[in-house]
Amino acid sequence: MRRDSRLSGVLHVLLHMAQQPGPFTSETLAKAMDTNPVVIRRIMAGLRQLGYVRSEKGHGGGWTLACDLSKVTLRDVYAALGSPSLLAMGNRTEAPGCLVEQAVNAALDQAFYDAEALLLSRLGEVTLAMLGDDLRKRLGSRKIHHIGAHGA
Amino acid sequence: MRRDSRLSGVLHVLLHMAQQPGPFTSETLAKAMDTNPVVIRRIMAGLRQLGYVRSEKGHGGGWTLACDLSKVTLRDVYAALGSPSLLAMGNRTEAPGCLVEQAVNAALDQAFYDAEALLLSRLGEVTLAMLGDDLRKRLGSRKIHHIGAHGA
DNA sequence: CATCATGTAACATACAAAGTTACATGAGGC
DNA sequence: GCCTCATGTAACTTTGTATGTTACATGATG
Repeated sequence: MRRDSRLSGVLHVLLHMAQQPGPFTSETLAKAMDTNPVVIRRIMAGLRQLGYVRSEKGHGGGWTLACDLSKVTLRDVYAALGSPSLLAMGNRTEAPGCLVEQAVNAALDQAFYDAEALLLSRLGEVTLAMLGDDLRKRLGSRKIHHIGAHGA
Repeated sequence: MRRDSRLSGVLHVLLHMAQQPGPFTSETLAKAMDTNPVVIRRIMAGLRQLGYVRSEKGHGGGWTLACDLSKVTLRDVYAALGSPSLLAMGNRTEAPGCLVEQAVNAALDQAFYDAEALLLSRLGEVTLAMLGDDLRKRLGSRKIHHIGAHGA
């Protein structure tokens, strides 16, 4: 099944924004993500509503981080996307009359629920600040590659 | 994202088959699952290859269970479907050059991997026989509703 | 008031599961 | 032998959702 990459995408954007100051236009971010500005605005909309980022119109406008990165977890970001379903598999029927199906659902639901809970828990343990720290380690002595730095 | 219900579906079929003897035609099973015979054949193909079921052509033909239900786990059935991806989310890029993306992927991969492992482990703990026992409990004093029992 | 940037609707594309049609293959029953 | 039944499979259609694109309204800046 095709996999939803919005969480991956929006984290990428946020982490890039954390590396340098100043507002970023949707177009700049879109170039860095190799996608379309409208897609950026779409996935950022939920973050704005929760106050994690701000957006300004007009000259000098764009997106700005507006939160304490050490207080926002990957789970928060996931929630900002509208908490899309985490699992690629589900029950054929949610409230079946058939007892056979009920037995099947009960078994699968248990496993599914546990896996979802674990995943959410793991996402809740990682803050954006921790991601930033990890990135800095990876950068090592290397110079940070600021987005939009090479003209274009 | 739309959820893959093949595992749920094939378990439903297997559990129905465990409730009564004799071969079942794809059409009979399809009626019980409210779907198409070809869909049944499709999801049963993997199970046949692994020897969990057999199929016979011609008069009196159809599908038959061919395994020890206490030895086959939900994980085995999942594998028989070709081990489709379990998670609805994934990384935007698998082997990115961008260090930012690498940092994001590393964090997400960890969480994703743990959740998948837990789910597989849970599925591996449940056998088809256990599902059957649970079903019998649910049936209680009620009479089993054999598929195809009401004419039609 | 011209330009820039977001906000959003509307439409197009890509892709996988699910459903359908068509026909080949092979196993009885007569 | 031949008809019928049932699987096996390819090809096509439908559907749902993420993604991509176009178009235009809104508002801020110089």
